[in-house]
Amino acid sequence: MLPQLESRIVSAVSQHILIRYGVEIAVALEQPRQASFGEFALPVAFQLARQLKKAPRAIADELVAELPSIDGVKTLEVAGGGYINLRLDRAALALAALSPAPVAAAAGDGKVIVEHTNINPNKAAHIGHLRNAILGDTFVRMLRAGGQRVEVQNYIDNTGVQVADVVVGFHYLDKATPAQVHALIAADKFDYTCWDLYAKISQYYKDNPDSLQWRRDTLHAIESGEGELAELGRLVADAIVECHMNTMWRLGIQYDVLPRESEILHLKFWASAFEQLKERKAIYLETEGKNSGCWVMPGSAFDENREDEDSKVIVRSNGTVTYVGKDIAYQMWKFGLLGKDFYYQPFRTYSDGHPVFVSTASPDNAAPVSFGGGRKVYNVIDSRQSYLQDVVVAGLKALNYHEQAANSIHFSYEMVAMSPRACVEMGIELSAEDQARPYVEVSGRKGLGVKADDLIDKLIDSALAEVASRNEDKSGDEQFAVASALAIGALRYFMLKFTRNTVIAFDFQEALSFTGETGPYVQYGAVRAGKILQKAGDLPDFAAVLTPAVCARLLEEEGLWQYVLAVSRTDQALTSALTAGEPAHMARYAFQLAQQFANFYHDYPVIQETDADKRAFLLWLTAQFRAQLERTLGILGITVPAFM
RNA sequence: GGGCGCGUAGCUCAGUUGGAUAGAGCAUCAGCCUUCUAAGCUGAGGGUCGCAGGUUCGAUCCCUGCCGCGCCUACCA
Repeated sequence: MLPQLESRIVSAVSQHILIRYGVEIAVALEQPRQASFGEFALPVAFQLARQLKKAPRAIADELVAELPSIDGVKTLEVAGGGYINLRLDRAALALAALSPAPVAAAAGDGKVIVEHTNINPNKAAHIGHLRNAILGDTFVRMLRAGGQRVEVQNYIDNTGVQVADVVVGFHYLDKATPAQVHALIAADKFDYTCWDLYAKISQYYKDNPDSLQWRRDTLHAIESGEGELAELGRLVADAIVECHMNTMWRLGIQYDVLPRESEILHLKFWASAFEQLKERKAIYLETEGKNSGCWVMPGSAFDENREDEDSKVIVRSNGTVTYVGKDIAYQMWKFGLLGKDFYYQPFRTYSDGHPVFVSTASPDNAAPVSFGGGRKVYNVIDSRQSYLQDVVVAGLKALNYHEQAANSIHFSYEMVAMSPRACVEMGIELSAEDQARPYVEVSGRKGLGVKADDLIDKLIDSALAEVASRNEDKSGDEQFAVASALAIGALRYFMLKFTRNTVIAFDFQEALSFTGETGPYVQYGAVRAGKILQKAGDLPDFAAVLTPAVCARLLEEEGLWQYVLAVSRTDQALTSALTAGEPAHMARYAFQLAQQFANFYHDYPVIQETDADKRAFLLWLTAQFRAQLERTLGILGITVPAFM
């Protein structure tokens, strides 16, 4: 209800200023620093002061005297050097909240595609991947809460170097046959097996540079799709994708479609893109210098500060296409600009019934579904790849797809690194140089990092100990369910509380914490609100009991009014978090709302309240807190446990 | 060298298109459980918003320079 009121205020004020002063300005509406100043503040007099050459205070006085009354606003007053503070009609706002909110109209203008996770299918997921997936999944939930139609893609690079390296490890180092790898897959934690093998082969390459020929041979075999190496490649990639999907589903993260690189190759997506790029002269065949024989994109196309000679290779001199080239083709497909589509097969159905599809190269038995063709595309990729993302967008621009280029958004975030202390705790030896750093980069090649499943397990263990000691009467299954919910709440909140361009220096103590600004703190609020409602028994008919007169009387109490205001701000928080593209803002709102509830819980014994009207009002407020906490947590992908 | 980002309390971080007394969590110290769950609440101490200029009625925020740190700058993905 607050957003409607806000836009009413803004339009009324800007209209008045236009008529009165003949000036058109963007009216800003702020939240005053102190609650006692009112609910909203207009700094508009400061904005006008320069144009009108008049003291801000005088303008504010005029405005307050002359502004027409606005529905829902009770008083206007001048404060400070020229602020106009607004006080709302309290009962009106509360009553508006009492009646069911109008359903937000769905934005019917096309599909938004969010691509996230994108883990190389060659080893277990680690904390860096968790940040990507949690950020992406939360942003998807935010978009959907805002009424957008969203398609979630998880790109699988199943033919790349990283998969090849693990295949090399199995084939050349371990001399493993496909049958033996099959057995390893059937055994437990294949992704952990590959984690170690990947570190082993990376070290082996270092010690024996000649062995890099194995990688080249394997890559070639995987690309051709023939022979034992290719079979091993398929086995490894498919099995690891299963592992990743399981890990992510533990955190409530789902996908709609898994487009795979192997199909981009087999269905010749690149050939179509290549034709378009050549035709539009977006790339050219270099004839001299170090890139002679390559198809390159001139540097000036993706970075105006670059020289043209500082170009990016798209097709190598041996005729193979680089990753960026394939990415341009893939990005074109996302917008429906390629004139081609994958075929699809069901990959799995989540326990809640949601299906996810995987791309295939063959029309045989293809599922009657289609993906891609989005209006707007968000690529959740860490900031280290911004250079490559720029090249992809430049490709679209060079092809004259300016609208799509503008709608290609690199949803970037900084990496998750390890604090030196976390490294020590894991028994990882650090150089003196690394010890002095604020953080150490996670490295799959070195096997340095915290595996996602290990962290989740650790969190569940630690939550379970706490849950069990507090709830000895509950069954083991019930305790485990709650501990899982808390572990996920802690993990997701931890990954979301930092803004995107902050490097997270992972620290066990912080990540394992359940107190202070954490997911469980917010969950605790929701659980306690639920407990009050449960203990209260049958709830009164709020709409009947809470008349305008009753609301007006009770809301004279400043404290109660602030709580009503607090629970009314969810939409506002969602809108601003979406505008800023910062899931961290949504997380922060969740925490603030929970803090408000903790204060309310402390200040107002709801059940014991003897004034019947007030008791009903407090119960209603409690229900509002519970609903808004649950909804906000839902947007963060965090559930409310049955008890704590 | 160039590009991007960061520098705010002892630590980890927020800070809403420039606005009122710069906030939170952790840590420290002092209090609050016979009351809807203390995973909580209250209070205290703790700040030259990296440094120096500039723009402005007003700068943590915008501009310039400097210092420090990180990432990127592959015919790897």
